[in-house]
Amino acid sequence: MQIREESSIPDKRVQIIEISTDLFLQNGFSGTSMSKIAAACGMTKASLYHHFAGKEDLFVACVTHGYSAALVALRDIAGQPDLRPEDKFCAALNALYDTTIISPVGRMSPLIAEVSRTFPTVARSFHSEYIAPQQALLWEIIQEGVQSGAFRDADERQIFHLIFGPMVTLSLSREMFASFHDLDTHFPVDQLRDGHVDAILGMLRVTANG
Amino acid sequence: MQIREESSIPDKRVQIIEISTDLFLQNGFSGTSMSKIAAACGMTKASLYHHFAGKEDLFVACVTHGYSAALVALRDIAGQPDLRPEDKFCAALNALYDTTIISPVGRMSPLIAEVSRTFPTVARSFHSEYIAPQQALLWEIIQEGVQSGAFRDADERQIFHLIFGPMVTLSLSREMFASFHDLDTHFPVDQLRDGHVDAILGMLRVTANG
DNA sequence: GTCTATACAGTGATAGAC
DNA sequence: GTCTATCACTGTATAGAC
Repeated sequence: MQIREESSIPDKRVQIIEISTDLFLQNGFSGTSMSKIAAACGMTKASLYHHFAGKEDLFVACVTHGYSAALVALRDIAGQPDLRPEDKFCAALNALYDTTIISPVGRMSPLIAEVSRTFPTVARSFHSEYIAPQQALLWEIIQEGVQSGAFRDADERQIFHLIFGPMVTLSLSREMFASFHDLDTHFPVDQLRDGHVDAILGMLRVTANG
Repeated sequence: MQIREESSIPDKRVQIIEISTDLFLQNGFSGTSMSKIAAACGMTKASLYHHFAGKEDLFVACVTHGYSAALVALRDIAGQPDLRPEDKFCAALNALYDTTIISPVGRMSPLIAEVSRTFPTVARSFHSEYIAPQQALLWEIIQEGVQSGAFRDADERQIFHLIFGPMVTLSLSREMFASFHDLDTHFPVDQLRDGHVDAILGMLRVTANG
């Protein structure tokens, strides 16, 4: 007996989505043809078009498919009742680094920038269904810290600028310079992340003279 | 009598480069065909191919064309002898924001990410001829501050992560969500930049208890 | 659902006359 | 340097048999 996800997506659709997500990430949107996707899925183009109305439709499916998975981790952390606000915030930042740099959705930012001119719908959906909920959850966690007296009050957009900026750029850089043999020397994720989290905490913590 | 730039690039080449840069920024690399470029330049494809060996060649020319212009401002600031280190640093960050968000080179990051898999040469050139010199100049300015006692010593990669991260992401976001009618409300450049510069200064300044 | 076969527009690029 | 004409190819997408 197969266990189904709550969303009733046929298995074959999911399979196609995961394979084509890999191809999109490797070769970009325009660099990935429906022929290549069909071949990688072990079927013909005509069969592929039976499952998805077109290339845009397939791409949107790839992007949206990752939303829930990427938000789950953050939701779990936000829901922990026994974590101190500062620890919860750190856990949230680490989770965000993971999704931004490792998970397909996070790594898809350059792709979405690529297609956003042709398909503005993709960008709108990406923002309203992924970016906005992510920021809402993080803001909730920050506000808990403010109310408990651990964090100072900060401007929302400003703090997001400083939090998401480095991690998104790190993801972009690693995609952009993926051909570098010394990628991890130029862009050491763990080290940069830890320093970044420390810096943000230093800014948010209530100091004696604050 | 025509005044020539020091680089002896024919005027027509420059004209083509500037027109096609606009098109690349508007429609991406794959979304911009040689036919469209030729038409926008008021010539045929064959004539266009007389000036550039191919599409990749033209794209590389577009990217490299912006290098010098974008680095000039930073070089000027670094060369000012009568500026206090902290003021020089602020001026440099403001100049970097301008080039990253306004100038074509800065806005081309998503494009370079798009083509980097197909043409790794582009990414390498972008890094060695633009990113690296930019960071070298900025690091020089920071070191002046350290030697004068105004700044504390900081890890190079770490501080670049925090400096370039937000401004590159802001540029990427503005390209990605260019279709938003309230773009400047979501991503107010001046405000985010000022807050960011303040935050970086707060981290670099030597404090009493440091 | 999957296949073969195909339509048809568009791509990057070239040959050769002027 | 610019043109017309054309190349070989790939792109997305569809029709219709099985």
